[in-house]
Amino acid sequence: MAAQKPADVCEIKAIDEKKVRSVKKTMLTSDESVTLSETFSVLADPTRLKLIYALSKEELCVCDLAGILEISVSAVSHQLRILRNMRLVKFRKHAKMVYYSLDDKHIANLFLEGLNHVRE
Amino acid sequence: MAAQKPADVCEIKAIDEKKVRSVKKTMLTSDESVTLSETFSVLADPTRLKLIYALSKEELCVCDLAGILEISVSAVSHQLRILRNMRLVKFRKHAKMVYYSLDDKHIANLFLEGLNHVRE
DNA sequence: TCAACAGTTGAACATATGTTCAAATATAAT
DNA sequence: ATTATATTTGAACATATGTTCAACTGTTGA
Repeated sequence: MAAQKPADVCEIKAIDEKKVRSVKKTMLTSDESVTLSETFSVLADPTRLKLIYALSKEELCVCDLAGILEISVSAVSHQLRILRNMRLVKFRKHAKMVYYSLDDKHIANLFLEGLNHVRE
Repeated sequence: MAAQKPADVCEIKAIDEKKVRSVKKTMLTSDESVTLSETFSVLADPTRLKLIYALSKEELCVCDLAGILEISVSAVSHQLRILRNMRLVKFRKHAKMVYYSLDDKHIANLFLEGLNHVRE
C-alpha cells in the first residue's frame, strides 16, 4: 500500500491563495522597491552618514570634510560623488576649493528620523 | 630661482581648523553612525522592502510570502532571519506553519516615510 | 611657464551581501 | 515508525560596495 503518487494530482499546497492574491494586488512594483532600496542604500553607510551630518551643520570643502571625518580626501571624494549622483548634495566652486552643502530635504528628514530612532 | 621649500615651514593648509573643530565637536560617534547605517541597511534591499510591505498588510506564513514575492521559500526564510535578528518582525508557530508579522513601529515608520518620498 | 595644491577618477583589492541548492529540523498524518 | 510537508540552515557562488593608491585635471600664484 501507499507509495503511489499519481502525477495527475493537482498540487495541493498550504498556500492561502486568497491572501496571496489580495496582498499581491497592492504589492510594491519592482521599480518602486528598487528605487526605495536605493534611497535607503545612500543612508546605509557610516561614512556617508557622517558626511551628511557634517554638511547639515554648515557648508564645507572636501579638505575640511576629510579633516572632520579623519579619512583620506579620496575616500571623501568618492562618497561625495555618490551623494552628488543621488542629488543629496550640491556644490559650489571657489578658487581651488569645492564647497559642498545639503540639497535634499526629503532624505535629510529620513536621516533625522533615523537618528532620533537610534538615539531615542 | 625659486624651488626652495624650507622644511621648517609649518604645514599651512587650506583646512579651516575652526570649522573642523566646531563640527567635530558634535559629530556622530562611530558607534552611532554604524548603528544608524545598520538600521538603514535593513531597508536597503528590494526583497526585504516587499516583505515588510506584505507584512504591513497582514500576518503571513513563509509559504504565502514566497508566493506573493514570487521567489523561493529559502530566499524568503534567509531574509526573514535578518528581519528577525533586527527585531523588525515577530513570529508565531501553528502546526507546521510559521506566521510572521511586523514588530517594530519605528522602522515601519521609516519605511512609510521613504515610500511617501519615492511616490510623492 | 611652471610648480603647488584641491579635488577627481580608475584600477585593484578585500569584504559584504543576496541567491540558489542541498541537506537538516520539526511537526503532522498515516 | 514512516512519510510528507513547512521551514531553517550552511556552503558555494556571483555581484556589489568601500577603501587605498597612483595618476590625472584644473586652478592659482610665482
